[in-house]
Parts: sequence; structure tokens; C-alpha cells
Amino acid sequence: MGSNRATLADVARRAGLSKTAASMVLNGREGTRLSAEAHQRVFAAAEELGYRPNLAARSLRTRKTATIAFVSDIVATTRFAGGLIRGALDAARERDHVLLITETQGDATFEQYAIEAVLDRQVDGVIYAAMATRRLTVPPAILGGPVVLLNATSPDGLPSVLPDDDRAGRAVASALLELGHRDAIALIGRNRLKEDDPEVSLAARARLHGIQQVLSDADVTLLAECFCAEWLPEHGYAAMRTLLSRPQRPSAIICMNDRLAFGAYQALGEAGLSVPEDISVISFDDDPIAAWLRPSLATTALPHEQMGRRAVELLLDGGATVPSLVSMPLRRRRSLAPPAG
Amino acid sequence: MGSNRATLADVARRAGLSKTAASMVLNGREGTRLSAEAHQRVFAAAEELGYRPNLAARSLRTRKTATIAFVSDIVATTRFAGGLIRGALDAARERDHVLLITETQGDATFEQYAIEAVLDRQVDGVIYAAMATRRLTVPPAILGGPVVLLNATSPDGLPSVLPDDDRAGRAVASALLELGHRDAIALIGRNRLKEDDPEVSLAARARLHGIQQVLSDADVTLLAECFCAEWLPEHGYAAMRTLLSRPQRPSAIICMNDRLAFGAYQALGEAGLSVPEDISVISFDDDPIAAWLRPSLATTALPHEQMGRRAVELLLDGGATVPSLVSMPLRRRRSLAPPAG
DNA sequence: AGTGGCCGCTAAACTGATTTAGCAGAGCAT
DNA sequence: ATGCTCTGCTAAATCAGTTTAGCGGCCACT
Repeated sequence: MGSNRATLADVARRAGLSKTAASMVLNGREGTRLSAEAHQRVFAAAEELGYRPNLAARSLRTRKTATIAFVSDIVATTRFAGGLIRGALDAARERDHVLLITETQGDATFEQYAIEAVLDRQVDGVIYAAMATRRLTVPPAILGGPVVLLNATSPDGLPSVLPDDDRAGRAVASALLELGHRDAIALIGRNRLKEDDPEVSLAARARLHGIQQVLSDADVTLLAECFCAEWLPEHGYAAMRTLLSRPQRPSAIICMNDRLAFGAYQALGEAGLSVPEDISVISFDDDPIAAWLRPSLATTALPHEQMGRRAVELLLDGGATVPSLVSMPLRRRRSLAPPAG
Repeated sequence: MGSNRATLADVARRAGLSKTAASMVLNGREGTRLSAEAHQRVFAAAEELGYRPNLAARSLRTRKTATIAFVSDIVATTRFAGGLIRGALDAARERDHVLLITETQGDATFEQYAIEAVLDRQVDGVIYAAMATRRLTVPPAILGGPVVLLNATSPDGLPSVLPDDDRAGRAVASALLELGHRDAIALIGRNRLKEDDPEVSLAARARLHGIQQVLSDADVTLLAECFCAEWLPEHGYAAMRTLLSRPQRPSAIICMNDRLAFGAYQALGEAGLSVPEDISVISFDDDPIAAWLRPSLATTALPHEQMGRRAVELLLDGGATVPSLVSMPLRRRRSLAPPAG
């Protein structure tokens, strides 16, 4: 691949100068005393030969590769990952960097392998990403260079990028209060495991906290809270059926994510209830499915692109060591209405 | 990153041998006449020092980087991409390679940039992937080395990996015939643009061809065929409503993809019809929502992981120059039943 | 005794860049 | 004429590997 490319020596020869001169000119070194004419000749020669530096050679000397490792447990291959990678890719491109992607699949052997693979390639830094927002311990091997945690924090106090789930929870609750919902708001997706173990999830706790904060400030208590073992459509469906079997029907439902909401929609449809006339629904994530549902689902968007972008910025431009919270915009859609009656 | 690592010279010194000897031993070179004892000493020294070769230095000499570029129009950041990348990642790891990912976003400037970026890094080969299965022309710059097209073909006769949509179409039609559906099968998702322009889609034509083949072999004609401008839920919804407004109600629906089927489900639900008792539905892609729908949606799975894997295999192990078709397994789910009455 | 071959190993060149140290010549002052 | 500084540039070292060419010693054969 890219075999017979012109080398710096070729450029220098053509310009009638030394490699040193050519190198300095092309790197725009300050304080060199090369003449304007020398600059001209080097640029011209490089242009004519279509010169592109051999980055392997360069990085051998400089120990820079203009390459960032994107190491994830499994994020690179899930629907949630798209935006993270896209954002990181964009920010990297703007800084003339490129992304080396590996996946550990949560397996220690693979992780070991992935980390050695990227360190062997002398990456300039590592973005360590998690699929679920959570706390984790990074493998010590990567601590030799810059690291940014994406969608995760660690006890080491490494720079990290997280979605602002707490604020999203407040936004969700506020949206319902503003519409006049008060005494018949139900919540789907309580889960002690997620809420209490930061190594499993940080989002559950933060979302819940935000919601409770706003509700208790307004002196509102939840009509019901449904436990869900997982945040999948079938669990949302089951939870919604349970809610509908109770004497008082809720006027609004908060789902801890869009897939639960999808399941809730299914149960509502079967029960012949309509959203939002009979019941409002609001949720978290802004999964693509949220916009596809009928009626479209109001939700708070996980800012994946922003997060990926922010991670690269922190890594290359440096910055805050406090967790960088990226806000989750509220998408107001058709699933919201004032309570009936 | 990876600053004070042991070098080959360190290993050689510790083993009391030359760099040459150390290099040859560690690379397992055949035909060298180094003693068994020399081997021992080198391995021991490398082990003790935790030696890992500097790949930049190595590739400067060998022009191999053990790195593959994964260049895509936009695939890397969509839900459909996950599997492609995952498969490629797995196959690459098995061969001790790593993936450099870039995205062109269909923009010529970005594409130019992406290609230069990967060529500058001396990748061993390029996987050029497309989001929609289609024919495309690859930028000449990457033709200097091995290239495999993923989810695409080109007029250049480059090796390529495609899903076997034709066979999937046959499987879908056969599944309905087997259940006894004959004279009331409708199709949602006809689209001339997709069917006739291979630069837009190859899948539409192939799926349709497979379906038509099986049906005409069985002397069956479609009850109706609905045009859809895009293959999104709203179009499936509209198409389904149109179908339901006609005098004869279909007994089964084939949707050109799962998102159309999702829309069709919505229309059926609103009309109070149930799947599969009133109408069977079958589709293509095996989008995650297919399994989440109630009832779960029968569909043919795009074999993303297999495809990504195959692309790497073709690239590194060599192989067929005829397009490599990967079969799309039929997922039999609850949306299928014999026709009512 | 001469020489040819094999054995076990190494010195040095090479990859393509960056970077350090320093050289030749001009101009100026003494 | 000598010494000094400044200008404009270059030779050579360096990064960490791979690869080529070949060296010295020993044995066997003629």
C-alpha cells in the first residue's frame, strides 16, 4: 500500500537543499534562518512530487502518531455507539487525528490484547468508553499516557465525559408538572441494582434523583413505581399492564428509557388507551425508535455525538478533571398532553 | 504513551547476543542456525523485560503495519454498522490486526482526507464499506493496495462482500407459500428508484427478484404492491392503511424491511386487526425492533457480523474475486400463521 | 597441507523522518 | 590582519527495528 511515494530526500534533492532544510520548511519551524527563496523551492518541490510524509518514520522519531485509541467494552458495536464514534471521529479529524478502534467485549483477555495492540502502535492517547454509563477501573497499562473516560468515571479521578442524567431527570419531571400532571404520575423502570451499584449504572440513580428532586420540590409524590429487571420493551409492557390493572389509572408515565416506553405503548395500545389523550408518556435516551412511535415519544436525548466530541477535546486539548457533563436535550413530541378531565 | 519500554537492543544485550540474533529468534525465522540455547536466552530476556516491539520502527522497514483501514460512507455510525464493525474487529484480532476507522459522510472532501489519512499511516489494506447495499466507484487513490468492498460492488471487479438478498427474497416468499398463503399476499415497499439504480440500492432489486421468482414458480400473483418513497415506519404505516382500505384484505404482508413492517404493525393495531391471526407479516433485515415488536416479527437477518468478518478474511487471506454472498438467515417468529378461514 | 562447507553468530546498512551541532562566508570592529 | 557575530545552510546522529553480507572456527575430504 502506498509504495513508491516521494520521500523527504526526494523533495530536498529537487529543491537543491538538504533534508534538514526541507524538513524545517515543511514543518513551518519558527526561528530558522532559511531564506524566503528556500521556502519557495521546498514548497514547490513538495507540491510537484505530491510529497506526503511517512508517518511511521516520523513517529519513530517524535513518538507521536496522530492516532487515538478508542477502546470500548462493547460500545463500538451497539446502536448507542454510533453517535459516540461519529462525534469522536469529527473532532479527531478537525485535529488531524485518526481513530484506532478496539473492543474488549468485557473480557479480560481481549482487554489485555486490545490494550497491548494500541500501545504497541504508540497511540497518542486512549478514549476508554463504556456502553452503560457507569464507574469502572481502568487497566493500569494505559495509564502511561493521556486517558479520557467516555460514558464512565473511575476512582482514579481521570478526566471523564458523562451525560447529565440528573438534569435530564429534572427536565422530564418538570415537563409533566408544567402540563398540570400532579397526583397521577407513575414511573416505570425502578431497579435497585442499577440504582445502587455505580459499577452497573450511574444513569439510573441520577435520572431518579433528578425526577425525585423536582417532584418533592413541588410536593408531588409518585402514584406508583414499577420495578423492571431490565430496561427492555417486554419489561415496560409488563409494568404498564400492572399499572393498568390498578384502581387509579395514571395520567402520565415516566419511563427510564425509550425501550421501556416502547413496551408501555404496546400495552396501552392493547388496552385501547391512547397516548397522549388518556395517558402522557415521557422517557430517556432518544433512541431512533422514539421518533418512529405513533404518537412520537417525548424523551431526553443522550448526546452521543457531543460526548464523543468532548472526549477527543479533553484528550487532545486538555481540560477539566472534574467529570464533564454533557446536557441531554428534551425532545418535546406528541406523547405529551395535559391530564384528561 | 508507552515511553520507557525495553527495546530489541535491551533484549539482545541481556541475552548476550546481537540485535540480529534477537530479532531472528523473536520473529521465529526459519533456516537460521541459532542454537537452542540462544533461543532460550532471547526468549527469557524478552520475557523478563516485558519486551514488546515498536511497531512504528518495524513498519518503517517492513512496510507492514498490521492495521486495516475501515473506510465507510456513513456506516460506522449507524445502527446497522455495529455488526459489520464487530465482525471485522473479531476477524482482525484473530489475525493480529487492528482497525483504523474513518468516515467520509458521502462528502468528497472528507473522503479525500480520510483516504490520505489512512494511506499516510501505511495501512495494509482498505475495507471500503457502504451503508446501503449498492454499486459504487472507489476512489483511485486506494487502488495501490488490497481493497475489499463491504456491502457494495464496483465496476472494477474488486473483491466484494454482499448479503444474499435474492435468496432472502426466495426464503420469505417460500415461508408464506408453505403456510398456505397464495392469493392474498401483498407487498409493501416497491420503489423504482431503489430497484432500478444500482448506485442507490442493490438490495431492493434482489429481494424483489427473489420474491417474484418463487411466486411465479408457484403461479401466484401478488394481491397488491405498494410504493414507498422511503423505507421508514411512516411509509409502511401509510401503505398498510391503503391496503386495508381496499375491498379484499390481504392474508399476508411482505415488507421490504423491518421499519416498514413496524409502520404496518401500527396501522394494523389501529385497525383492530391482530398479527398473525388476521394477517401474517414477514420482512427483511432483523433490525433489533423486529424482536421487540408484539408479536415478534419474522424476518431475514442481515448477517452483518459475518459480512464484516468475511471482508477481513478476503482482505488478508485473499480469495474469490466474484462477489462473496453471505446468506441471510430466516428468523421464524410469531408474526406468521396460516391464512384465516 | 590445502580447501570447501557448514555452523553459529554479528557488523553494518537500511527504512524516512526529526533534531543537534556546527560549518562556511559575509560584514563589521579593532 | 584578526577576531567576532550573524546569516543561511548542512552533516550526521537518532528513533527501533529488519535484513544483507560475511566472519571466524571447526571438520571432512582430497
